[in-house]
Amino acid sequence: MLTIKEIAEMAKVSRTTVSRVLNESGYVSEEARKRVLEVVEKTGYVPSQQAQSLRTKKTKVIGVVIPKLGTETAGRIVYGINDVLSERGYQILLTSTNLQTQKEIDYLRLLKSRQVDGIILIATNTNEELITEIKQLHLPFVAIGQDIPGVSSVTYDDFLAAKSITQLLIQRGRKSIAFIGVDEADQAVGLMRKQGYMDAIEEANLTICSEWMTKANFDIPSGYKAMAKIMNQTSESRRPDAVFCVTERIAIGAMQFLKEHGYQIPSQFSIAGIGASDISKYVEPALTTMDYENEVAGKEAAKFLLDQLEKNENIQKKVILNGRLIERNSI
Amino acid sequence: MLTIKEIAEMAKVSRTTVSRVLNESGYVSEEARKRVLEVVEKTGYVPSQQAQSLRTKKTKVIGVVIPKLGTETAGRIVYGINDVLSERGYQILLTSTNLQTQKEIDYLRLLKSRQVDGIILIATNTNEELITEIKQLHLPFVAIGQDIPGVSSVTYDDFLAAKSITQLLIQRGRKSIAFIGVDEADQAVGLMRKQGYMDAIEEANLTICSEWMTKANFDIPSGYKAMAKIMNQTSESRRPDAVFCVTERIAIGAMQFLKEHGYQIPSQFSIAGIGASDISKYVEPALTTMDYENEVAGKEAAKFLLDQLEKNENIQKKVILNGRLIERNSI
DNA sequence: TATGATTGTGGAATCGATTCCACATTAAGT
DNA sequence: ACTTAATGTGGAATCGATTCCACAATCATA
Repeated sequence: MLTIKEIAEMAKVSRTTVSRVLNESGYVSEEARKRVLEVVEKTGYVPSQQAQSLRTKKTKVIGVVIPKLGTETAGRIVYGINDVLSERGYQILLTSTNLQTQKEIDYLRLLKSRQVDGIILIATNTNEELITEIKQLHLPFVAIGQDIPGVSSVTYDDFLAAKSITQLLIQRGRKSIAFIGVDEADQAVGLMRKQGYMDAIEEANLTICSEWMTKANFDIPSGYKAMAKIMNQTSESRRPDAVFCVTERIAIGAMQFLKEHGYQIPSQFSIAGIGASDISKYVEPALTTMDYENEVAGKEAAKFLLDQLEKNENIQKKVILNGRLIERNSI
Repeated sequence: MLTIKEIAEMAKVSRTTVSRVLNESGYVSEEARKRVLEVVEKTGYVPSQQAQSLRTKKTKVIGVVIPKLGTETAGRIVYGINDVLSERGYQILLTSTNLQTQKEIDYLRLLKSRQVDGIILIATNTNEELITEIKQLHLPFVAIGQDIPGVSSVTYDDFLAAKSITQLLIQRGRKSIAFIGVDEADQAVGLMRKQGYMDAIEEANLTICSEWMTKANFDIPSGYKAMAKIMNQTSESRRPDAVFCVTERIAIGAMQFLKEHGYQIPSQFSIAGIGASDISKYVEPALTTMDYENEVAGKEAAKFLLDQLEKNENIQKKVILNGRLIERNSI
């Protein structure tokens, strides 16, 4: 590997001058600049990031913590982040907690010790410990998906999304709308979406049967099970005629159950979810859902982070993204 | 940020001794060791990775180049890689070429300049330039998905997968089997899968109509278009009664077209693909396909890389993973 | 008791960049 | 012509670790 010293010797200047040319700082004569650039060109010299970082305290690396690799949502967010970051010469150091909440904190520390310039966390909760940890990192920080007090964040309007989609169901004449949610430690998905649902129901003066409300995790089979529970627990006369699921995958699981048990969708039963990866478009019937533009969220988060980084202000920004309603055949 | 110097002062030893304790190298008295550990514990000191790397030339970071972020396949591979790597204290530096072949080389260089300890490339081609570039990186390297001469790789048996699934179609009584492939610059997906298909057809003494063979890219709409082309170009009497698509998403696009145009699947027309993310299970009818265990591929690749790294041998290993046939309702 | 091996510690060089400061040269202003 | 200012250049310190080498102390062996 070539070093700046060797380049300096070859161009017959000092290391200082080479550095000046490369960083466009200080005065350098046209003469010297040309010689240096020539040598750099010819040798393909690239400065060692190690050494640079050690000196400048900047690594041009952003740590990203995601809950689970291998899902389309995560992929899209990271895609958006990468899109903005790579253009400005930043790299992504990726970690995945695999849905283990407690690992979030570990990884934040790890990333700090790796001297990342900033961190983007795709958050799944708003625990006190987590917030404390974030505070004492003293690093530019952006959260996606959850509104964390005191830090910049990009969130979705989960309340509104849930409310709108529930209202759509009501508008289509459904009166008994079941609900499949997730754990409420997840503020955004668990709590806000539930509240949106409730709000729509109440405004329309509909009633909710407690048996109609269940919980699932984030995967398809758990949606299936939750739907089964709802239908099996209620006597025939009191069964719902629609279900709102807080995520797309839960909805697909629920749909699977309904189809297998002879319910006609949408003539007899309506189903709607939130989230729009490809899968929701190609199930039969295609799922009515709310599209969160994950790429956009990723991009916004990256921009916020760069703002903090480069303007060096301790600015806190919050963006709330709205979903796009996608009406398809499941209602 | 604390430095080793400060720790040394606090523990009343030299920096050398602190380093020895932390790296378990050289002689250190029980006395001194204890003092150092105490201070480290109390202060929460973590050595600067920057400085360490500069000195030791090891970063504990592995560069990963993937063709496209945001797909389930990519996600799963990265998941597998991360699983193995994180356990051994390695981190992933992620880059995505967004399907621009020429960017692959750029990123390989970039990663090298970042001093990564090794690189895993999810390859989409076997260009001469790419191979040359890989050679002159002089870095531990593993390719996934394409067999690249001279480097370790984890590949799938694309020929066999394509052949088996085509044979299955034949076995079910289909005689006119169309084919939707991709560009043959992609050895694995473009070429090998095509050959597998051809081989099965020939062995069964079936004929192929040239209008039945088309190309798509990797997305769903292109599958739709390719299928449309096949059906529109052939007169009614010579239309195929089945199609083999080289990827799952192409198959889903093709299926979409067929459904929209009134073909009954599977009674009238069969369809099969390769690749098994969730989506293929929930389309209607569920897609018969070949499952490539992407997580396993990622894990194997990571293991190979660590072998090269830690045993420091210039070993070249090749693994060919077999697919798992998943029979569902589309044939 | 002298000699050599083992154990323990620190000084100082090193990795490859950036940057402060001192100094030299040239141009401009009066 | 003579101070100022602007322009160019390099020496050397610095970032925070690791590691070679020299040296000291202790212990075992002949």
